[in-house]
Amino acid sequence: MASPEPVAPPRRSRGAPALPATSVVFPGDERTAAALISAAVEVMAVHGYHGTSVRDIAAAAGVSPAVLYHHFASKQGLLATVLDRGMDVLVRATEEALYAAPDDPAARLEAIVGVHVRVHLESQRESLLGNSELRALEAGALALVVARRDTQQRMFDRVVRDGCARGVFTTPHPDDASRMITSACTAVAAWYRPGGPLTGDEIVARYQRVALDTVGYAPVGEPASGSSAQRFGGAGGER
Amino acid sequence: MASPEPVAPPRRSRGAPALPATSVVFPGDERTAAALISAAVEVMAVHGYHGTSVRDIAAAAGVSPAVLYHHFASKQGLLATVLDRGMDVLVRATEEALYAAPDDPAARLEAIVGVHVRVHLESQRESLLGNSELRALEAGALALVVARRDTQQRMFDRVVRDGCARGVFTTPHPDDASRMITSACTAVAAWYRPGGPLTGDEIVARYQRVALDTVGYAPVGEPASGSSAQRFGGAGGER
DNA sequence: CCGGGGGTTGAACGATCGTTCGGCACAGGG
DNA sequence: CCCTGTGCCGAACGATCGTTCAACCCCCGG
Repeated sequence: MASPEPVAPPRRSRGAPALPATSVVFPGDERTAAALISAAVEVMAVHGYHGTSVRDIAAAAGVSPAVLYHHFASKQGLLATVLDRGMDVLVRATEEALYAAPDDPAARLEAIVGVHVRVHLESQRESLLGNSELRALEAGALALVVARRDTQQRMFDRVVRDGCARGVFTTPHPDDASRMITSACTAVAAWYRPGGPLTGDEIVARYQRVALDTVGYAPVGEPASGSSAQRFGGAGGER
Repeated sequence: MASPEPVAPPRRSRGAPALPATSVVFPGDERTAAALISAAVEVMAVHGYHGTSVRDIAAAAGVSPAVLYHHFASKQGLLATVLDRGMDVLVRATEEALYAAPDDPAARLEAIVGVHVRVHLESQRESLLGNSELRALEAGALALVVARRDTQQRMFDRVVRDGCARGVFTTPHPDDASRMITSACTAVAAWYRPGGPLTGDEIVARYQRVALDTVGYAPVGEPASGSSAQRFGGAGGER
């Protein structure tokens, strides 16, 4: 690999290693640490943790392999940082969406489904990593990430159960429907390709809509004849 | 790792390496090849392809590392065999279920959801491998497996679209609902633990039920008041 | 001007990786 | 009886792995 660059000498002007900007890079991070995190997400999402070497990550970040150990305890520590931050971003975004949503089961479900799908669309590589490389985490870091994942699932469970208790959702299996929704939304990161026929907004809207069907959404006050389809889709040409 | 065995000398009585019996082990397989396949599924499902060494697989199969190369071209070839067979089992089972099902969208959807969930429950490790280690496959073998996966998805798409065309399913987004269903059913392999509170049959039944809600199942002939819930659940105490 | 220190480097460590190879054990046909 | 072939083994190959280390560069306070 590492082919010679045809133009522009590899001279690095010091302290500007590579392109940052990922959802797991936080504003307070040092430049090189941010570049390493970003590079790790990029490369590990493709080849996996064990399929990616420290040299691969360092090369993608534009630094020497040894630099990694000045910013992280180990390759494992870098993975732990990425996964922990990724789950943190997801949970926080979901919490905020839930907090801002009105006291209505359908609106709440739409809110958290929207956030969940959007995060998995926009932070696709981080999500992919978080879903496939948990097994590469050592016990301590794994417990932290799993705890956050449970928190995320619990938020969905609560919304669906509440909707059922109020009679707005009619599914006889709230917890299973809830898990099926999160599973389906999480899987978006596995198939979505940025150049596809649907925009992110369209995908989000569709998943929100189908998720409401999944929980058996039946608006209160109206017994609703036929199906619940009429209550939806005021605007927009569906296809 | 290779700790000395305290009792029972490692003497092998030739030609009886280890315990076989996995869904990707076929009847015509030689004993040692079967043991290697079975061991590969077991170990790789836990640590991933790159996280598993040839020595790990050989040890789990009770043979020497060199034996692997008498039955497979390489470690990569062994993975290709496992994944290819796994997808083949899934697609064939779904095809047969579809063939045996009556000409009714709801019954067909129940049939293929049932098979899909059951395969992912009973062949959990193979499924886990197939969902997370496609990236470790080289181009040729990958194309084969991806083609089979597309076939599987197409069967779901066709059933859902047909149900919509007949007015039995009311979802405005058949393809998205279809993909959400397969995603959710596939994810079963990621969370199911054999000792859990629900039996496999119960999980299958619940997923069938929720899947029908997901596509907006509204039985024909009856405009159905309230929700579709009444049409279901004749027997069995739901919870 | 000088001195110090954090960030970076190339080189090297032992360990383990996938793979190969020569030879051994043993069943079956002459 | 021997001879052949098949399946298995231990040992070893070079490559690459994660990690360490001493030296270096360059910015910054004095």
